[in-house]
Amino acid sequence: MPRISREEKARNRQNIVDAAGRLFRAKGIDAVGIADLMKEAGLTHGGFYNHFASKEELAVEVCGASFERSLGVLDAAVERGEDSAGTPLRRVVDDYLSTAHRDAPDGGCPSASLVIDAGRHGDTVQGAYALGVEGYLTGFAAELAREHGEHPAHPEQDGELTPQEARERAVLLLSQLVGAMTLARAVRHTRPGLSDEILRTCRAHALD
Amino acid sequence: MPRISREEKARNRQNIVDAAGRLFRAKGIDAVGIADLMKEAGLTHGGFYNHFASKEELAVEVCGASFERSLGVLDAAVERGEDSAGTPLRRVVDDYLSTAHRDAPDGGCPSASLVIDAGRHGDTVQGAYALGVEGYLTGFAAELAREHGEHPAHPEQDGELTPQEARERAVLLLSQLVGAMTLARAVRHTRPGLSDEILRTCRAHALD
DNA sequence: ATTATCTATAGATCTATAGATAATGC
DNA sequence: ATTATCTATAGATCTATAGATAATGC
Repeated sequence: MPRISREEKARNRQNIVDAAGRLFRAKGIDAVGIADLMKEAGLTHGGFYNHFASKEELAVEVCGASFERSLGVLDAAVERGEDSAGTPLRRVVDDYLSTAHRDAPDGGCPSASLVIDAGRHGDTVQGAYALGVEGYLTGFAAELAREHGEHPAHPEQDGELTPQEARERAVLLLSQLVGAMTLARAVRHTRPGLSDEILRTCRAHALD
Repeated sequence: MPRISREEKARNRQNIVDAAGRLFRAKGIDAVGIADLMKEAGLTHGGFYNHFASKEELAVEVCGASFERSLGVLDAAVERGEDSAGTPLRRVVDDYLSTAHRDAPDGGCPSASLVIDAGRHGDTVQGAYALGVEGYLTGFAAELAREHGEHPAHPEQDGELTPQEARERAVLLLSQLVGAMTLARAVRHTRPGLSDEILRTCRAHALD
């Protein structure tokens, strides 16, 4: 009930964003009420408006923050380079299309969990989503060019990829990942075998 | 206000299903109220429960009916065979990934517009969705086997496709289509150029 | 004094139901 | 008499706001 220190306010705000990040990705933006997420953040719902002017404003921040986190994971994989589990892209694809990622959308990539929510929301949310998509495409294209250029792993194929080709393959890859994950999630409860098959098949061929 | 003939009741019921089909695909199942869709069907909202026990029950029927219609379009394309616009799969992919389909989700394929809604609803809705997905996979696999078997268009490649390979390629193709369409719709208002690029790129390479 | 929190609530939804009305179908 | 429609509303949401409380920051 009292006034609190300025750093505690900042912590409360971050808790709201984190809680919303989990809940929005798990249930969809519209399915989460202000009271729900404030409870998850350990606050009462009236206090929400001390931090955000509206739910839409929060959604924009959550979308941006979730993508930043996901893109950070991609960058980290790229920086680590190739290891025993394969090239950075190989590992990113395997993680993205894992059953663990399917079953924990609340901690996963927003590209798959918010793809429909973004399209159905205002332009501010949609803009944040599009920025994240562009980030993925840029990251994928750069790494595709690197893996198929500098150190051609399969010299028998044409080892070089033009920038345009890399961009095209990035678009194809992201579409594949998002489609496979959303489909796998959509059928997982009634057809777990089909859900697994979708993930397995796309893991095997997404980088062909 | 009056009681009506039995065939008029059947017509009213069909109107409700049709209206819900459009509205659910356009805005999502949860974003459409009973009053909204009954108004769209030309009835008052209280009358809804003479036709359906719950909104969930309607959603199951709508999901099934939408997929039936979409699968009918696929079957018709297959039956027509190759024409000046290409093979049946070529035409289906071009239609699916068209800007027209992107901009009219209310009349389009439920695989893309309901993919998130299905995962977030009860098992009955999810079951109807999974059935439609299975229908697409079966249809795609059969046509892939046909186009790459009986009449090999490109004999320089291996003209045969095992049933397992055809199934895998069907899974890859559907994931690609769903991912590209949901992404294209998610960014279309803020990044129309990116949205077009996604569709164009996937149209060009989905059948590679 | 300012302000971040809380409680309480306004106003607008939403699904579903109850009861009245009036035309069909026995 | 049955029943598909309508009006009206119950009860449960939802977003957002108003006002009280109490600790920080000037």
